[in-house]
Amino acid sequence: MIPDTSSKIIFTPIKNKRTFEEISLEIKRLIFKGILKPNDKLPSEIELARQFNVGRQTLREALRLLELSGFIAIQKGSTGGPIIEDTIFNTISNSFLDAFLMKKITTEELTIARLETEKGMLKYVIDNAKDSDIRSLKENIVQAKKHAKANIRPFRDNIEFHRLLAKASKNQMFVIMVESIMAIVADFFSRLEPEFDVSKRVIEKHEALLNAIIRRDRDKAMSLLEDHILKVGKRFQKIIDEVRK
Amino acid sequence: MIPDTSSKIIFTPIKNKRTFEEISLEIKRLIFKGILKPNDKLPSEIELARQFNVGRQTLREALRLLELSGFIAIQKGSTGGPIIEDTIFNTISNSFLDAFLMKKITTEELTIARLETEKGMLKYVIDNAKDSDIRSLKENIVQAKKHAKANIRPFRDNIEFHRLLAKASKNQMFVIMVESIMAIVADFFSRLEPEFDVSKRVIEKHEALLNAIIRRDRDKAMSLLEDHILKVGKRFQKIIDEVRK
DNA sequence: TCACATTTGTCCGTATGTATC
DNA sequence: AGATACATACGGACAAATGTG
Repeated sequence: MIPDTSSKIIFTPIKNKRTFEEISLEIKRLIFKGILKPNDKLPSEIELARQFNVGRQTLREALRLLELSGFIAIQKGSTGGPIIEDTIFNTISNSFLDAFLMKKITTEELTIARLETEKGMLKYVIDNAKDSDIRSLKENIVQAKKHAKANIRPFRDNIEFHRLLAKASKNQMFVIMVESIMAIVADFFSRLEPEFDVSKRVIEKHEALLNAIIRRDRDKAMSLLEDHILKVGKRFQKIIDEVRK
Repeated sequence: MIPDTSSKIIFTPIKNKRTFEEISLEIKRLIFKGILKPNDKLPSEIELARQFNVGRQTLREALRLLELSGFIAIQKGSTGGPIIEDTIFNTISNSFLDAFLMKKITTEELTIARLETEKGMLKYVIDNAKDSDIRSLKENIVQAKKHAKANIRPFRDNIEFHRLLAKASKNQMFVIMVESIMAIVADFFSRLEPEFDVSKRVIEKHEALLNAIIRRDRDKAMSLLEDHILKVGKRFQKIIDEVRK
């Protein structure tokens, strides 16, 4: 009898995904369940292909997905092979940078989002920062000053300052949001010619902000942060405009 | 003469990356430069492999990277092949979901980040929303009510409401941030048994919020939004606790 | 409806590069 | 330095999907 395709019984497809996608998902599930943990070593490509009963190429494509998604790293050499690793946050910030490079995000949009994100985060920093966080932030400023004195542009230290702030909020969502925003900012400043650099002046702003945080002066910290981010944003915009001229 | 490795001339490595990574980057650059645009059709795998002078396996691994990063889509069949496509935002929200499933982000952290992000976004919504945005939001509420009456859980409409809000802020960073957060929320509610569902009550909250936005009543809108997100967050937490018991 | 061409998906065999012991 | 075990890469082959005449 011919199947009645008009009936309400709908057959679900036996196989939705490509083989390499299924393998990738299978390994991801083992990680989600906690059966596979960071630093666990996976069998070699050949052995994995044998166990999943697939060809080498198929298995390699599955590894590519897992690698790019931040679930595994691959080491070459005799004791090498795939290792469970957690670099998802890295993956996310790379994608944000891609989006910026594709001009899907403008500098104005970035500055506004940065402003609101860091402002929203700041009260949690003031409430939740441990002594160790404060120490890290102080140490960051010392380092930045040292670099500035040695005529090394301290923009990497200055970017790290905001990462440390996010960490002190004790909220991983803020960590990844700030990480993503700063990945774009870092990419921008790393391409910058030294004469455009203003990162020395930034250190003082960071120091003032940190002192307000230590005093738990929420209003002062908020206005310092807002002023600082908007200034950097304007500088950002100005440089882009000049380059485009 | 033996090369003086102690000299200051440092040879940069000829090849940093694996071949498939270089190919992926090369195609990405063409996209960044605007030479390749969405809907442009790329040559077939075999032709691309020929042009890059690599094997097909290597080229396929490059395509996997581009596909997962949201730069291309691949269609099978006679007129198929790789097509330039822009689904980067999709890629990012998938990674956030991965991070949540790996328990790198807790429900409390998600709720707090959601609260601060949407609050920070709200003033831009009030300032920048066009009539068309308001119409979309109104239409969303009509749809949600229709679904609720037909006994179809309107949680997808309710999630869409927040996406529409982000769109009305006219800031792509907010769009992707809210998209990422709501991807996690959507995943959560889609697994939920119907008896736990509260999405009918949510519609009223959305309606009140929308009215405050239309009236440009910033304070009222802000407090309605805060109240709504915190309630959903508590519900979220409660269900997770019950499941874990 | 059917046969055909094109393209992706998959497998296999082989060779080379590379890190470790 | 040599052996070993692994990833990287190439080329050929066939299966499966898909649009076209």
